[in-house]
Amino acid sequence: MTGIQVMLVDDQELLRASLRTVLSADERIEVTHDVANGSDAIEVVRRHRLDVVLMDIRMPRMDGVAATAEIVRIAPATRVLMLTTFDDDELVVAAIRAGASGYLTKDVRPAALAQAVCDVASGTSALAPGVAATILDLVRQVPMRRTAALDGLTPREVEIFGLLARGRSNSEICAELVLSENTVKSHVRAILQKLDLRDRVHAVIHAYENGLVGRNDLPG
Amino acid sequence: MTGIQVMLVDDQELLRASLRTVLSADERIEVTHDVANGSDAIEVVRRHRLDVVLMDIRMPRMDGVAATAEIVRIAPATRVLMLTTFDDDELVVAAIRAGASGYLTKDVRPAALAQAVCDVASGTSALAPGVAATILDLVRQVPMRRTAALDGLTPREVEIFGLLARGRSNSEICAELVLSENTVKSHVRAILQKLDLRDRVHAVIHAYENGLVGRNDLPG
DNA sequence: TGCCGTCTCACCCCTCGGGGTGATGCCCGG
DNA sequence: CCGGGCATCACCCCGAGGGGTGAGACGGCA
Repeated sequence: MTGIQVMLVDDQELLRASLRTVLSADERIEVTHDVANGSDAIEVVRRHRLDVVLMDIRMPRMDGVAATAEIVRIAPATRVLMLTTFDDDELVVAAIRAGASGYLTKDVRPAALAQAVCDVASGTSALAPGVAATILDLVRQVPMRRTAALDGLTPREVEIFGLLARGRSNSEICAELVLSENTVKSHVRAILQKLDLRDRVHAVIHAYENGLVGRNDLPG
Repeated sequence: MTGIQVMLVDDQELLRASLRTVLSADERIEVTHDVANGSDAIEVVRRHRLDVVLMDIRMPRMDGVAATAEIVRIAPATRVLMLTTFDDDELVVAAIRAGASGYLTKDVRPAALAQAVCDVASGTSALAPGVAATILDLVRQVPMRRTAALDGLTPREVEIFGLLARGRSNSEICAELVLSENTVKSHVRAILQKLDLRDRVHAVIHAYENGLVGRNDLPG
């Protein structure tokens, strides 16, 4: 059997050399290429089957995020593992959105780096502890679906609030629920009073801020 | 110096014993308590200062998620590290939302476990490779902060759109920007036309659906 | 039985907001 | 120099929506 095929992408030649030494010491890993920038990396990916690309973020001639996006597009089976000096929130998220399978900082210990390469090669992911904290914060901000925020509303009002939050006009609501427009207005008024909202615009904001409607709950 | 004060929470006594052995082998760590369920864990947290709680998820008498939430509430300085058999998406997210600083599966190697305990004690986070993949998928689904959804708007219009999206009325906008209300209405009209939005309600929806405003970008 | 909450609807009032048109001054680029 | 985009403002129109009041029907509960 052959080892995990790895390419190194970093503009510092010295670092590439040391990475090659470190990784080659692990018998599961085989460093087959190393290049100095993103566009060269893409060329290699186009021509060879690789298991893992170890990628720096800051580089001349196409940065790591853009290169990552392109690599996962043309070779979805190839995993990209970011390896960078800084633990910058924006960059972490950008890299992950671009398709990176992991994000390590350069203070990682050699053994952990080799293990991370094996992890991502096997389809899982690798995050440096500091980066993990960043990501977890992000996750914590996200869903929290349902529950309160609709406290005190009658079932009918909750139903109408749902339509309100999706941008329906009173006339649309009365058509959808087969009601008089006066009735809809009564309900809407009760909703705004109970939730202490100024108008339907604030009702929409209330809905999104409390996760009562999610993204892609589109109006249509 | 004393080591990192750790409590083990797991209903399997055998596992607690082996964890105690494994962790005690690391000189940085000191296992000071072990209990069999969440409510006992909370009692301990109330009475003692702990650095890290190593918590199973599935337990009788208060599950790990609920216990975690309570622990971080009453002792914010204490870190909770989940340690469980399964890598279930729902549970991972629930645990993290509850305030867990990390999430490991029980196939973790002893040295990595000890390292993870030290990591969370120092304020960073620890994720098992498999769990990290789950989390990253989640992150990929989320924001996508881009500006394309404001294409064609002039700088002034973008500025006004920001206020529009936060629920400001025309009169509030004209006060904040020191403008005539007629001017504001002109801009708003241009915005709605360019983005093909029916009214300001749909403008708010557009903003949230495209991540142009995030949660906690509250109106106030 | 009578009370209360909910859902339904009606009528009035009047502001806010969307739409149209047009005008002024500015700066930039051809 | 002259157009065109941008920002600013004015005036008019009127429909949608928020606010107030009241009221009839139905069901549950004391």
